[in-house]
Amino acid sequence: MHTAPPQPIRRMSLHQELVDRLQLLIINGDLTPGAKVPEKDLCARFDVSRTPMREALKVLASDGLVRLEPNRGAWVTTVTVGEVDEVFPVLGALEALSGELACKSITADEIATVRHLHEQMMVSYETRNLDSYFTLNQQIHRAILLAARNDTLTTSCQALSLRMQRARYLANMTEGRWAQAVQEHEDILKYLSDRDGKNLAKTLLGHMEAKRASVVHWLETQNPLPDAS
Amino acid sequence: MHTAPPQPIRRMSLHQELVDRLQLLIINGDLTPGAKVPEKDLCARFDVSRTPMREALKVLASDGLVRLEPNRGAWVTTVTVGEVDEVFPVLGALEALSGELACKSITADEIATVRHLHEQMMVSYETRNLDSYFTLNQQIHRAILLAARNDTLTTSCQALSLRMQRARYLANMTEGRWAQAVQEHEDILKYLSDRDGKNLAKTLLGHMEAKRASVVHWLETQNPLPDAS
DNA sequence: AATCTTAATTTTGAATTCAAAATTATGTCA
DNA sequence: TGACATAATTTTGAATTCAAAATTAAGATT
Repeated sequence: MHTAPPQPIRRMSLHQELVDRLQLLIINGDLTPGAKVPEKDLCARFDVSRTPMREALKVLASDGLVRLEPNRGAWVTTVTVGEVDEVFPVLGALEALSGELACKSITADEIATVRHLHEQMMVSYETRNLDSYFTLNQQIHRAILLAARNDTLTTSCQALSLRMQRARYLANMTEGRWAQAVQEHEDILKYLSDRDGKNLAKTLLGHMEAKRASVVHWLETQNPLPDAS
Repeated sequence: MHTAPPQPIRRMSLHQELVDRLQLLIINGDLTPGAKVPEKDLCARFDVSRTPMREALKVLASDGLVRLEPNRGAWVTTVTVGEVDEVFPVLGALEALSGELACKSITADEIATVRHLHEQMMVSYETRNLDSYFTLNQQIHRAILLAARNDTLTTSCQALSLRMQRARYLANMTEGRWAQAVQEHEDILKYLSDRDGKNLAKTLLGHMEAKRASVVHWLETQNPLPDAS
């Protein structure tokens, strides 16, 4: 294990800051899925005592990012095929709703912003820059979510998205799937511009289902015997 | 060598037990919405120290049942019109999904169980027993949710339902709305029996929207000036 | 008496402490 | 050596402690 230099943090509440930081560590893969959460190391790393760290772990556990084993500590949960098959349909339903609501409330400026993000994403696609494509992709979905003007929806979606992002290879795609995703995004932009909620919802739902299939395929080729976490 | 079978019943950790207990206190109204959470009293009541109690409060805050104010403690959140307008559409989308999935997986036995619950609920309706009607209503929705075979969906739905249940008057209905709800439930049972996912989804969505309108109406007559929590 | 200061008390946030459980290390014996 | 038992160490869960912030009480001034 590595001894990183202590980087003290200061914000409204220690535990909330820790929740955010640990989420980042998990989705960045600094905390490996399936591995034990090194409570002591993390306390040293952030220069906090165990109390706020353990409070944060309880919250992360209720979000499904870690699993608490009584008297044995916390473990980073792994992304399983079963979980992907569960989460993406829910995410699909929620994103479909976000599309429908967004079409009712989105401003022209916001549509322009999405279009700009979309065009940047297309450049990333042309240059096959997967990282920036993935980031812009997330920004687009988030912009639509925000346009839906429903914080509850936003929170729910983001919690589920986070769980999926533990799989670093989530963004990996075949060339064919990538081309298909790009086409879906063309449709998304079109329907959003037209404020065609019904079709936007349908497209977002299909988009999620295709992504689910893609991720499941990836997981199954990576790990032929997926089991429960 | 064979290890002993995993013991299904394991003593819950203190904080998890407290999360469950506090949830009950909140939805039962023992902890009044808008009031300060009496941390010291609760610790005394459950004979635990502040550490697990505060861990539980952090989790409840992330679920939106309490609000933490830095250096000022925890407050039970109130159900506002704004929140109802946000949560019910999300709940509607999720219940619609549960209906669609349930139609694919539900067994004949499970349908029979739902039918039995439905008939009991009808008796409660005839006798105008609101409490038992409400309980059976919840059991029916839960049975459909379980038949969808998607734990993520179940967890998400239940978290949002909990937030709405803080309003004890949630179950209150006009005679007209009650009759309408009963009719909707007749349809729900019919479509579920027919395994007609599309129509079940549509009915559940409408059911939720009608419930949202009913609850909003109730809140607005109760409190003519609803404000943010 | 009403308002403003300031001191006492309570409450909160977080570190520390401590017992119990789990893990690792050590020693024994076939 | 290898399986088992037992002792030492570490880790965990939760109570306690302590400083800082907030709240309440008391006193001073007008």
